[in-house]
Amino acid sequence: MNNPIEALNKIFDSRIRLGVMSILIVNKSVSFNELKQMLELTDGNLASHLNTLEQAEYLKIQKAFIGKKTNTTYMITELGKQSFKAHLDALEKMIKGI
Amino acid sequence: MNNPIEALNKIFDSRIRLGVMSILIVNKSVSFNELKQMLELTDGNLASHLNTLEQAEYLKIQKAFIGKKTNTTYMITELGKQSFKAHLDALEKMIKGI
DNA sequence: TTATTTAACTTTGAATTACAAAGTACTTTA
DNA sequence: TAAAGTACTTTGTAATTCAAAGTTAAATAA
Repeated sequence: MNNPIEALNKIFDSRIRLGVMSILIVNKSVSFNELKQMLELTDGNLASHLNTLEQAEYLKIQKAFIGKKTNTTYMITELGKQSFKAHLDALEKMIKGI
Repeated sequence: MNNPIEALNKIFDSRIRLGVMSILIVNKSVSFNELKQMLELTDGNLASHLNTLEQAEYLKIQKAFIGKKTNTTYMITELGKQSFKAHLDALEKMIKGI
């Protein structure tokens, strides 16, 4: 009698944010440009989704230099990892009708 | 090098539509009111999501009488089943980084 | 018989979200 | 010096979501 969709995380309603998370869960650290190329997004669109994820503290940003060129990389946080896994679990349970 | 989110179905970006599909994939036929109660939605909200799913031909509607009372039930179509499974497969592949 | 209730919508309107495109600041390479 | 790359931010439009109210038709209660 309990609502199956309640345990699903609203933040992961988006294909793009799911994509970012699943890239970051297997790769320690990924750059803005790599994400942009992998997901085939415009700068603005990617930046805004990354921002949503960062607001939620699901990922953290690291600004560094490669030589003298700035390079921004994104990494998943512990909370992000947990939330993403919880979402996937909820999804699986829902689908299997548990 | 191919975009992992490409295979995800935009229609299933919504928690509610995922919920409807996962209910209908295990239950032959479910009534409007049962869905409404299970998912805790308002009439209008449920109706509009069901409409989106019906437009996509992922589910079909059956209007019948229980006694003299009308009863609308929803069933998944073959296309709906395939599309939902394809989406879940794509999700799984994406997550596992295949 | 009149009123209320239930089912299953549709319509309306507001709020949120998504997105492309353009702009920005800074750096590097030609 | 000019063009191009990185990583954004801003702007504006379009699409989406949702609650609330309205609708139609039948059922039941007063």
